[in-house]
Amino acid sequence: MGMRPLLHPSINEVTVEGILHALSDPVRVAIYADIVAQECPHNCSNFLRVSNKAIPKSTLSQHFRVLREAGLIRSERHGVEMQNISRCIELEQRFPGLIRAIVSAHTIQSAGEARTKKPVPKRPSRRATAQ
Amino acid sequence: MGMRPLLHPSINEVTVEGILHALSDPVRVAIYADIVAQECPHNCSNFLRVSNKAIPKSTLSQHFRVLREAGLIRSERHGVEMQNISRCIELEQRFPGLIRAIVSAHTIQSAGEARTKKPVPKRPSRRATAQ
DNA sequence: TCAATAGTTCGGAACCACCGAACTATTGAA
DNA sequence: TTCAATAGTTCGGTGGTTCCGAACTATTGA
Repeated sequence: MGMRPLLHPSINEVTVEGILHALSDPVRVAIYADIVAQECPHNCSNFLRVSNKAIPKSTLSQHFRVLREAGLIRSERHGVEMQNISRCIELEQRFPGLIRAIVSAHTIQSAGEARTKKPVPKRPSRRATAQ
Repeated sequence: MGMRPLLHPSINEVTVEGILHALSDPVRVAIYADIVAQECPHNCSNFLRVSNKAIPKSTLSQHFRVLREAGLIRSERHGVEMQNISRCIELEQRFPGLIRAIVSAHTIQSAGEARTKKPVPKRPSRRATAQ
């Protein structure tokens, strides 16, 4: 079974729930913040280099798919690798202020965590982390 | 095993991920929008009356717990029933513009859906909805 | 043609969410 | 004080979702 073509929802099909779900994951919001921040394309390996967490590429691939199908990014092949760019202009038109507010909140939170130095569990712990 | 005391995170413990996760569910965002809109307390039975969807009370109870533990609402007993109020002032201080943007986006989306008349599946369908 | 690189798909295990049943807590009346 | 009624919580099972390693597809450059 070959690779299915990349799925991009039209801007009207994009939902708030989809966006919030996509960005409620620490890894995905980090990826997305990165894509938005550096106004240049971004791909899986690039993210692996930036964050030195060891996230399997299959997992990363799915994270990118979730972001794409939520309408947050647009992915296209360029040669052997993928270019992912944010759809923030369209999104700003559909849901004014939403993306900005989320990214800004994420920045505020990261700053706070950096200050307190403790790499706090960012969520009620979605997977029971041990013993 | 008795009932555990209600858990309210301090405002500094509130995370963006937690908020987005909590509000990425159609039912929860509807409850929350309701609580924010009518600047008065709100409870489970009240919501059941407002939305005429038949959501089991055990499920509703858990939805309220998620909202509470994400720091979005504050719940306290008043007699036999619960009063739920939004913590939007604190939240506005911690993450300026976030709540407003999400609620506003939700409003925009609802308006759009009402216009097109089709009760569109709001999400890529988290639980396979049928057949 | 083939090795290297980048990403996708698949399968299974771990995790999480939903809902009915049984429970706790509070009130008001008998 | 006992009891029925009301409001909500907890538990357990089932079924959907996510994660990750292994195997695969796709593209490029030698």
